[in-house]
Amino acid sequence: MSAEGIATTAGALANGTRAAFCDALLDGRAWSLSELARHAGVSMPTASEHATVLVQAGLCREDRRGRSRYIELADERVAACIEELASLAPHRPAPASGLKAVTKREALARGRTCYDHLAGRLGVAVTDALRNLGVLDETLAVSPEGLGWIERNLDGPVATGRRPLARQCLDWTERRPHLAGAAGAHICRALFERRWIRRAGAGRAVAVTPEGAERLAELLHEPFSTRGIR
Amino acid sequence: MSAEGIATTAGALANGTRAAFCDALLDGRAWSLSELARHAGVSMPTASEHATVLVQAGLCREDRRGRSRYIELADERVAACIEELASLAPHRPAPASGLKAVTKREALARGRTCYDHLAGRLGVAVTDALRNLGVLDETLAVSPEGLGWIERNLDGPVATGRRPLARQCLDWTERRPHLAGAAGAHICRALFERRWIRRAGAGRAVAVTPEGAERLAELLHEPFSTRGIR
DNA sequence: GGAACAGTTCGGGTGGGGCCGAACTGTTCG
DNA sequence: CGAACAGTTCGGCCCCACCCGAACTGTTCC
Repeated sequence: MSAEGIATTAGALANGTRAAFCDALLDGRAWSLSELARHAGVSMPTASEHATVLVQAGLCREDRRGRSRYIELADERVAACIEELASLAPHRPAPASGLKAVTKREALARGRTCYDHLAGRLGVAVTDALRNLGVLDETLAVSPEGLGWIERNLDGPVATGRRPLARQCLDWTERRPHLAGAAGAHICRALFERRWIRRAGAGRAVAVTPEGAERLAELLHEPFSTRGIR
Repeated sequence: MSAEGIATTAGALANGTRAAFCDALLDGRAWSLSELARHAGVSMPTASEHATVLVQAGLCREDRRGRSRYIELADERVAACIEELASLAPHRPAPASGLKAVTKREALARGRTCYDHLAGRLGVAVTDALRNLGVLDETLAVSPEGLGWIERNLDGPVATGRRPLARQCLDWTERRPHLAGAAGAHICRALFERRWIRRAGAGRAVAVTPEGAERLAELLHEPFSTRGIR
């Protein structure tokens, strides 16, 4: 019945180049086709075809303006599904392909964005702290008081729309669920705007600023440092 | 970084035959290889190879006993991921390939199991009713009182183990989240044991028994009927 | 032991996916 | 207008995924 749907959707992701595109797009931003081509190391014709496949499959949306073609993930559900697929993949014994790659990997494991919320050790640490404060319950649901807490302490109100307020997201480094959904996105945005966190390098990696480490420790009653967590 | 993992895992699902296997395995049971081969309409050699691919990818586990080889999904996370992939697939305009197929599809849409919990209109209706009763909150988290309610009214205690108590699962017919996780599995099992629901036909379809319709209506304060919901 | 059964291995045919270079379209910018 | 740029279309190559039939291994059952 739904087998065809599974196969075609999975087929869209079952290619190293398209997966590399998705990996890049997980930062939640729109990438131009040439950026994606460079990122994945393929020629423009190849990139063009792959982008079309992703769009046709409904996984990506495109925005053509002028001579550029911008590609982004269709919505949060796609991002969640991709991260889940990645987390299902068996652990590799660390390719260790040079210092640069290892450093980059380490930075990503320390903290990164996952579509529009925080992931990596940073995401998990923030989630754990919010749970200890009673803002989230064991299943990562936001309690009514918790919502009040977020809006009071982190530039509320939380815009939810049709989106679920809280969602679990499982990532590939920590293998532990962390907060996604409207609340996760709100918190991530607030921390960026306050400059408690900032992008580290060109990719999805995120680092805690010195000021952020102090403020986060105060707010969440947990130790935070700029170099990883704890 | 994780692009390879995405591609290989998705690759394991990116084939009509393997997707048909997974579709079958979503009933949570272990299928023998010959059952899977018949279900998917392929020869034994072909089925054997596909099963190996799924196992190697970590999506399935196998249990060889005697001359049989039983295949089942590796865990609930795999089931969730597959259902999500299916729900991402664009809606098809109903192939309408014969009365039999349509009837079967309708039965599945009405009610079915998804791995080990309820899905389809039945699953959504039960979830909605539980939410109205305050057993679940808006994000489908089980409140402490809700857990008490379940254990009091549905043969508790709920065995949770390492598994999350409640999880949202999005299915391909209703496009709405319904209750999964340990609590979802517990409720599904309890309803089967009480014979309020039963398997309809050979697949994952589930129907409400006459007695079940009455009792569910009493328990959940919502109208239930044997022919679909409402 | 022999027959029936479940599954695997091997060889081979076939189609399609993935990649690129070259040539083309359309946009921007000076 | 012309040059530079972003992306697409086309043709062609190559390899691998997928499938099967035939033959084989190992198990069950009488």
